[in-house]
Amino acid sequence: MEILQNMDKEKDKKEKEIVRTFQAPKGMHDILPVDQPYWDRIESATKDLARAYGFGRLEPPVLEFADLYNKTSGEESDVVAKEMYVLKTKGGDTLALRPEYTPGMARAYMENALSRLGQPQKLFYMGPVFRHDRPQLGRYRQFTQIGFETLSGPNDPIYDAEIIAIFSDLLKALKIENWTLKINSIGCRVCRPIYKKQLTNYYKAHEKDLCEDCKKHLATNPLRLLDCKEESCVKLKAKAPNFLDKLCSMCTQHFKSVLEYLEEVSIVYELDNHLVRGLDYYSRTVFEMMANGKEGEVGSVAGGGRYDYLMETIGGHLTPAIGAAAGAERLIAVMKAREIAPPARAAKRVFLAHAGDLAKKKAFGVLKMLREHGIAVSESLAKESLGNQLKVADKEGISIALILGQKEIYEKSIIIRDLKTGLQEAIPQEKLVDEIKKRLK
RNA sequence: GCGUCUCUAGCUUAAUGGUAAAGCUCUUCUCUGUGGCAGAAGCGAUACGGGUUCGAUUCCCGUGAGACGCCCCA
Repeated sequence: MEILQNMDKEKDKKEKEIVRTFQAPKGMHDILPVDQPYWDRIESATKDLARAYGFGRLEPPVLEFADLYNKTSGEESDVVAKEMYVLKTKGGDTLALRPEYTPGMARAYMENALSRLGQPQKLFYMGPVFRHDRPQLGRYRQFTQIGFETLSGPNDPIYDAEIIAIFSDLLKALKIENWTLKINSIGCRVCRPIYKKQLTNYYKAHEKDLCEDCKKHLATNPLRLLDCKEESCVKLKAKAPNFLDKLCSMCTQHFKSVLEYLEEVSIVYELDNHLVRGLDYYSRTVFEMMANGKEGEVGSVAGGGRYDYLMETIGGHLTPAIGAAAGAERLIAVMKAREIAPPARAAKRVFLAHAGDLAKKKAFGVLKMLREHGIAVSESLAKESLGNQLKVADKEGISIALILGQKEIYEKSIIIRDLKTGLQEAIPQEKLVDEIKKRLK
């Protein structure tokens, strides 16, 4: 006997080990029912804004050709070089799980000739993206981006401001206050090369004081030196030439207008001439929204910018475009850190309990009938005791219970019980739907 | 990719170099014709592997997982 028990224990252990190997992969998370209210809130806020601003949803596939990202986001960028999930198909194609949406949106725009539907095209999306990075607070390997993009149309700064306004509204809708908009312009293909050269020259003169990373970036993307947090590099930053002084007149005018539009709708911004962003395709306006954190809060919750040259790099025409994305998990992290509760879902459900085997069978039919009438019904029909069934109803916070027993079946009636007051009455079954609808109002 | 810390039931926490205690949760019963309360019972854990030791959950090493920070980003 004892030996048998020991064997059972051994067996249990082995089974557990097998289960343990199937954890969710690193940085991937289950979104549980308890957290659903946050997601519902974010999804509905996003859809409401899309409707209000006239954006249509476009969902490109999760997989794209890896080259799409290599060419646009930049092979040197961390997102592509270090964090992209790349896979080879049986047919020999090299695909990538999208590390961001923007290139896919541009590709879809071109492939489906959306320009023929009118310009600009205002599009939004909401879905998973993947980056093989080390997880930490507000950062996962699979996470959810919510983005708005305005593609084509005139290169008008009003679109830049509109995108920013949408994200400002999104934060407002989620009751997230106390955030900072950081904004900068990184010029166009006319003025950026000139600035880059000046910047390179400046840093070359101080190369010995730079950190290793910056030495590397100096050759490939000198703008990123402005973003470095190494102490010695930070010191050099102070005297580095300021891009805002070096913008060409077109870019200066564009940027000035963006800021004026923002002022028009009372969006407060903070100029940050070190804001560069790690993706190659950006030009002119770039921005980021930071939740001003107490500890336990993620910093950046949304970011984006203009990418006028992206379409060109994948074989399209020069097409002005601006867009941005927010991280849903980060928004939720901020909401949780600040104890912003999403609205509790209205629990307007009824509960159906049975008493006895025959009633159990009939109750199954009643359930189906009620649900066909659009009434949300909970049950615990598998429990035999009426008491235990009502216990479940109580735990779920339900206010109306229906009780069906032998007696009611013969009388073609059903008991409707108010769980808050304890008052109950038997009513004819054919009046049940109307009575429930009346009481739920 | 680099660094720091953590690991006892589903959750929160105890304890000990002698094989683990509790609260909450969950299941059932008291109570298959009436829930909340109460009482009782039950399920259920020292992440894994190795070392030291008569004996390790405790000490040491490794692995794993997680959290957080850096880089970068949403």
